[in-house]
Amino acid sequence: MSDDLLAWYDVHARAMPWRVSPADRRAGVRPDPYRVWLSEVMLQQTTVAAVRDYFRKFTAIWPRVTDLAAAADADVMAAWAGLGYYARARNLLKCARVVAHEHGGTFPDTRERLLALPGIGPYTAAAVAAIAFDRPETVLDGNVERVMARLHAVEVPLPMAKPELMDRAARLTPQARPGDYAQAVMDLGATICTPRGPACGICPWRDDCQAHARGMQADLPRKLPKAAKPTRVGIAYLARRRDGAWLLETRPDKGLLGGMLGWPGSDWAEKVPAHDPPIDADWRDPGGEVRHTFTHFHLRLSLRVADTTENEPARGAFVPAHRFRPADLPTVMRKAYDLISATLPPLE
DNA sequence: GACACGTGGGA
DNA sequence: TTCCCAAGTGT
Repeated sequence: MSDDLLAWYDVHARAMPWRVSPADRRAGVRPDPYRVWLSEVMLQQTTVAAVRDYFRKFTAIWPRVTDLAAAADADVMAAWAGLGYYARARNLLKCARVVAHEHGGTFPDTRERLLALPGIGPYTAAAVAAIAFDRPETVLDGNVERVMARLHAVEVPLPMAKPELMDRAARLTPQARPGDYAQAVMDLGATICTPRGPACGICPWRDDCQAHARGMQADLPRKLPKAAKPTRVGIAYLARRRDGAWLLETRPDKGLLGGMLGWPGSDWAEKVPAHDPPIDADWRDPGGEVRHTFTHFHLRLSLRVADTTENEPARGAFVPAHRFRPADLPTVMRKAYDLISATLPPLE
């Protein structure tokens, strides 16, 4: 069966900046473990379309893991801004530094030793071991879960079905070309065996698929219902100094948007918590609000804007105008800037 | 095991 | 508008 999938992959493999094509791999080209690792971390819970440009940016600025290890934290967080799940960026840097300083700049080549590194869990350890080092490890991501659930008509809902799906996936993993095979199953899930409207008519595994035989592919995998998202509210303060510098703070490493730049403000809760503005100023309400949805809640963020002459904020620090780039902010904070930027009076 | 943790695109 | 979804990990 794996041969059928590999034959399909030889023809239909998607081209990606971090990927070595099946033809090149046959010709002896080896993927760069650094690029494989970087792409896999970026791809955690994130679409290929969203990752492409970030991957190109990171590899252009930091071509090797030792370059990344030497980078300043703030530069890496700013480069990651907009991609989400910011703990990944913090762990990315930790991992690069461990590899650079404790492994001589070379990635470990086994699943077990990769698993010990920050930000590398069961999926990523197996993916890097398989793709970068051609080890016969089994990757189990959302794609593989869906493909296995359909192939074997597994009706137990996720996440309870994971052990069985892992077992099914492991039994299919070949000893030959395990790296291409891992990418092939995920490509199959991403392009043929899609969550909605799977293209069974052109699937290389159609004749082996129990869900297709029973006409139940659209109903698998089953999933537990998700909890409703509550709505939280808060206030953010955008203060501009007379020289055009903006008052920003680096958020604590732990928690939401950890390690990222942001506008000082209240906490976010069901009702706006008591708080003080970060600096003395004549605050105005620009009207409107930022609406943003995080993984587990909706946020409605009210804004306050001021030109301030004060220079000693209780929180945060002024970022000079020439160093302030909205693109360095996480999306919710960039939305706040975008909303008020059109209303700003010119500097005196 | 449950929960926290982002974002943008598509139906 | 709202919901679902995408190559998961850490606590």
